[in-house]
Amino acid sequence: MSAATAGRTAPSRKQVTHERIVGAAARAIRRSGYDGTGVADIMQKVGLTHGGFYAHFASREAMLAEAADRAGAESLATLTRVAAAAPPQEALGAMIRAYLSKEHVADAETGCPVAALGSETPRQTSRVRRAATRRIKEMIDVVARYWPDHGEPRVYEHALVTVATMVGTLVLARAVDDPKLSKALREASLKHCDPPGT
Amino acid sequence: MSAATAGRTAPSRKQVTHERIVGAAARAIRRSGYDGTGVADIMQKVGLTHGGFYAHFASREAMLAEAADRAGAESLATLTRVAAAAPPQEALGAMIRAYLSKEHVADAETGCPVAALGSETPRQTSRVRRAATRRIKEMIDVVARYWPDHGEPRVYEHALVTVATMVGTLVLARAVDDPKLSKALREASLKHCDPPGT
DNA sequence: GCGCTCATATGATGATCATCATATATCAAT
DNA sequence: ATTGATATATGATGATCATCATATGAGCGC
Repeated sequence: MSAATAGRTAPSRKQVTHERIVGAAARAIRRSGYDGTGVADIMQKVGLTHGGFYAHFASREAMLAEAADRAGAESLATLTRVAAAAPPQEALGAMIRAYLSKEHVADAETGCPVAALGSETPRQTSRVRRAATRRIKEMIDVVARYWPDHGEPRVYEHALVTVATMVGTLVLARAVDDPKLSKALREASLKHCDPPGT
Repeated sequence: MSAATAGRTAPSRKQVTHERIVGAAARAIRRSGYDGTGVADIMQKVGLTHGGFYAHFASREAMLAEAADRAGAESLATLTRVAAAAPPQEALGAMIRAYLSKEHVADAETGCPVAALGSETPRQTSRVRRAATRRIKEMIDVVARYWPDHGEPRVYEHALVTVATMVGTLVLARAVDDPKLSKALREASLKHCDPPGT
């Protein structure tokens, strides 16, 4: 009876479908928000019908929690990939430039879930908030790890502020109706967080 | 027939009710989000039933736009009141301390709508986004007006970054599950935006 | 090739929601 | 007090949604 529970041998068909649903949901929540994401939408995007959903998740809420965690993992992976691809001195700057890029503003669906869902997060279930908290800590750690002058004692504090500025700038740059203001926000924060003379 | 249209003499009963609905909605959206705010909820909070709603608004969306603007106006008024109450040298610091206070983190319902609704705003109607953009510009202007050392040429850029950091910090401090991290975020940003030696 | 098992589909249920048509109640002016 | 106008209540409609019970179908071991 515990074959499925212990199953770590090969991914069964069901597990593959489960992962595809989570992947679609991870995009859907960043595009439409938690409240705007329905069970039927996601199943349709995966190419299935809504009925089979509850063979994969105990509830819609359980799926949202998995989707939030997946979105965070994807975004973290993108950040670390960008940092690893740059020369060590440039790693932090490269991360910030990618985060504050025009492309990231335009594409919330595959971008940072903290910026895409941040203001909705306080209203979510404890499972969603737990996942969000863990990913946010990881994001702070990534920034701290690549901080230049690692001798400085307040690296962690700098990382906290830098992450807050990055998230706030992206939220504002997306919320605003005025492309000029959106660009000014990105560029001002970029110059502030990653001064050219580094 | 244009008596109601031109009516700037005395607020009719209908206008009073309209204002009360908008006020309740301005709180509701910050507490429950745009998607989480229903017509019946708001009418009930005002002490009315849902049916009469469409005598006051053309649609739910029209009400959300008015509510977003009202929320922004209230928040701006709070900020300027705090700044005006402090000695001129301390005005900016007082604003930032109030914005990043524990109380503001705990009470989204009457606080800054940019932090409470920022990540939902890109999905809203153009009327909501227009109102949000205007209020964000006003917020930036308030910070710039109270910036110390007004001779500096990049006051506006500093204000952009400061507002982004304030919003991002509040969003993160609310999203996070961990009170210690929430406090660390507030205090790090506070120290960064308003260094004690001013 | 056959039957069994499990993943997915069909369809139903009850709840919630925005919107509107119509009925009732309240207030101002007389 | 009575009438007329207008604000609010009642109730209905159609749509959408999460959830679940049951039916179908595909793939696997024999």
